Amino acid sequence: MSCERVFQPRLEGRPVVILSNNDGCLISRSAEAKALGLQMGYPYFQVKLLLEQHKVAVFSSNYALYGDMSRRVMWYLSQVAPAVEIYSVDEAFLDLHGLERFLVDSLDTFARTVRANVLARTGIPTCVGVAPTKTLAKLANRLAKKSPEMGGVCYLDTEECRRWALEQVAVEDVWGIGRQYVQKLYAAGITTAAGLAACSEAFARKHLGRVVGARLVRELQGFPCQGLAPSEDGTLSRRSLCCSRTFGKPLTEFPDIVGAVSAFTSRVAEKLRRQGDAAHLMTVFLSKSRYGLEPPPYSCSAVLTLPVATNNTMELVRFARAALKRLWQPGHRYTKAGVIFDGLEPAGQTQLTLFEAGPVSEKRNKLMAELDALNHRFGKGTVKLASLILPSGQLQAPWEGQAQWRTPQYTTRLEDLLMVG
DNA sequence: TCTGGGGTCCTAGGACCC
DNA sequence: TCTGGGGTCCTAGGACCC
Repeated sequence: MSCERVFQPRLEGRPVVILSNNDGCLISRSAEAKALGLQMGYPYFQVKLLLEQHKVAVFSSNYALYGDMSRRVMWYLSQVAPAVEIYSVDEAFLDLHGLERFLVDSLDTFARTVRANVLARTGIPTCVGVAPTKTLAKLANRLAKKSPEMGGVCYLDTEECRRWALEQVAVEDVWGIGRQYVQKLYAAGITTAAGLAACSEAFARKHLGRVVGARLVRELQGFPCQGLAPSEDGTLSRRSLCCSRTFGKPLTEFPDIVGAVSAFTSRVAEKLRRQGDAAHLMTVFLSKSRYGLEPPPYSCSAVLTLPVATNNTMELVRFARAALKRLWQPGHRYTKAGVIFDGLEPAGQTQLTLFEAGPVSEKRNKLMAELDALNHRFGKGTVKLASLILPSGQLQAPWEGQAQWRTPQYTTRLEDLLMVG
């Protein structure tokens, strides 16, 4: 939502919502939209009338824009802190250990400067929580977000401060406490973060997921249990990669679904090569609507252990197609499909057998490198598998969905550059 | 009836996160 | 009619190894 406001300042002060893929659900909301009672994850069609009544600005999601804006923010953060862990598209942990010695002012002032600079350089408003542990930093960040008088920064520097903060936050808003745990905590009479911080290790182990729960409680008490995992050169490297989509409309025909799964596989293969990995485990899944009259199971999946870890699009698409053959059944209305790669390892690590090594695989790697280079230079999809090319006259693949209100790729597409004046 | 001790790898499932 | 798309970590159990 903030990204859209940067390029459309007239949205300032107005209720704005961003929709998920296929214009399905609300996934980002301005403060004004939240005030109208619009909740995260609501299906769009259920709140359509409310949105119209209150003249809420509605946008399809524009991941190219959000990803690029995120990259800019993260790059700046990596310049000001000794180590940065990119936690998600819109969150990062900064390691401030030892930084105070080099500062003229306090960490509080430092945080305010960083925040002001992020805003000045990218237009993105942020909040900062500073504390001895990740869990407390998240909690502090939440307080900063909820209390405008704090000016976007909350620094838990003293024991009194920490205790006060724990009293302010409901237990369901603590990082790591989800739906299931909240019920158990309420049943035990624990309703605030302070209550949680005071519970015994035995209780935490028993009811909050063993070691995870024990760590959570310790972190609330101010003892770090989670180190920072620095994101090297400002990028996120993942242990598993996935691409899945809900189709624009239910699909029944095998060729349509193979087309979708091939496209998804191509995308994940690109991600795989970008982070320099190869996968040796692939899961393909196929889902049906869980909202209609049909009974479960709603989803089926096939797991393939690949003979050799690979990141080659053509090989992976072949495997995906084989997996899909085992899953697809005629007469079913499929609404979603996806591909997941696990068991990632640095590309080229696996010892190839005498027969697999050599000129053939060398050539294939080169081909993928060329493909990535061309797509990087001339734009996504410039070079792709022939099977992904649409028949002439067809603008959209059958699986592609709605994106009725997509804004331009202001920062990543030359044709979409904002014109001023 | 008794029948070790130490590992690894894989899978499924459950909880959580943004 | 229309209901998102990514991830993480942990645990338990089974197969298999020496």
